[in-house]
Amino acid sequence: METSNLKKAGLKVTLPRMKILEILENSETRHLTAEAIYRELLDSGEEIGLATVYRVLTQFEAAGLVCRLHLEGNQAVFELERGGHHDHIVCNQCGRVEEFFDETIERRQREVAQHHGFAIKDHALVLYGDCTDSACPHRPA
Amino acid sequence: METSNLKKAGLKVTLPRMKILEILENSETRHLTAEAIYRELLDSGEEIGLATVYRVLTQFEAAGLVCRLHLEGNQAVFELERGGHHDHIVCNQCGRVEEFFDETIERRQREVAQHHGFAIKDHALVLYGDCTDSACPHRPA
DNA sequence: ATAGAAATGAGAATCTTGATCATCTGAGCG
DNA sequence: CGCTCAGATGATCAAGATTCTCATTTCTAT
Repeated sequence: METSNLKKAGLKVTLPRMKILEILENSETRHLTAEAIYRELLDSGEEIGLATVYRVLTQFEAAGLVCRLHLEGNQAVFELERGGHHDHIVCNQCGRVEEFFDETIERRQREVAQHHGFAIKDHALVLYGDCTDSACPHRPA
Repeated sequence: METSNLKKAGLKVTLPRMKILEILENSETRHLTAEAIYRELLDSGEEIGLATVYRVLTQFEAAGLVCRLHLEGNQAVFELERGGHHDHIVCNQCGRVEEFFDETIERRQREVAQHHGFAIKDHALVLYGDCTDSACPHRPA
């Protein structure tokens, strides 16, 4: 049960929070904007406010349940934290997001930071390109 | 003269554009928000609108004269494009920005992208940490 | 100098996200 | 099982960043 995650985070188990967690777990894209979650909830017949979605997502982020990513600048996307850190590749054409993890890059980042006198705490790495995958519809969402 | 850059970019040579270029060239931090440029212009006695600053910076970006960076999320910063590509380290404490370039990271990025079926066009890499430099005032701007 | 196209400035508009506050809901207790 | 109250919600408002609109002004070419 995910409710244990909520309790562990000191968050009361409420309907909106469970529904939002559910959507994050069942989403195919795994990277959703607050608005997308909001619309999905409305479509499911839930009566929820957009402010609640933002509030809950911010709390989830603080609790380490989700990550907030700025993949294209204006609208943040949220993804369920499933343990492993990873970075992202975004297709300029269709907006598809792939995840990757590269130990060499991670290591070099730490080395570079150290070399510049920084104790690295976090990083944001996003690659942008055209996915040559035949599944790419080659038109933006 | 920088005016040649403007002409080459197909942009009319106007006072606001030259002043903005000047500020970007003479700034010590090399990473300025639109508002910072705007305020500096006002302080110099120029009569300029904030909208013009944003407009001009966007045009400069399209012309390849400046880069727009999202170092901390809410406000974009602009830096003069001086040829070499580089990435950034930001101090969580004092906000200081350092630039770096690491060929290993660049290469691995291309390899990772190719491996995932992407033709990489661009990337954004920002490291966040605490700068142990004694020059760091250890308090946010 | 002049005309026409492009650029500017002021403010309105938009978009995303956070704040406010009255109302409602969930967890513990009798 | 119903009660109570802290905490959560929803509607609206608000803030911050950036873009749009449009009347006026400024370059560039003639």
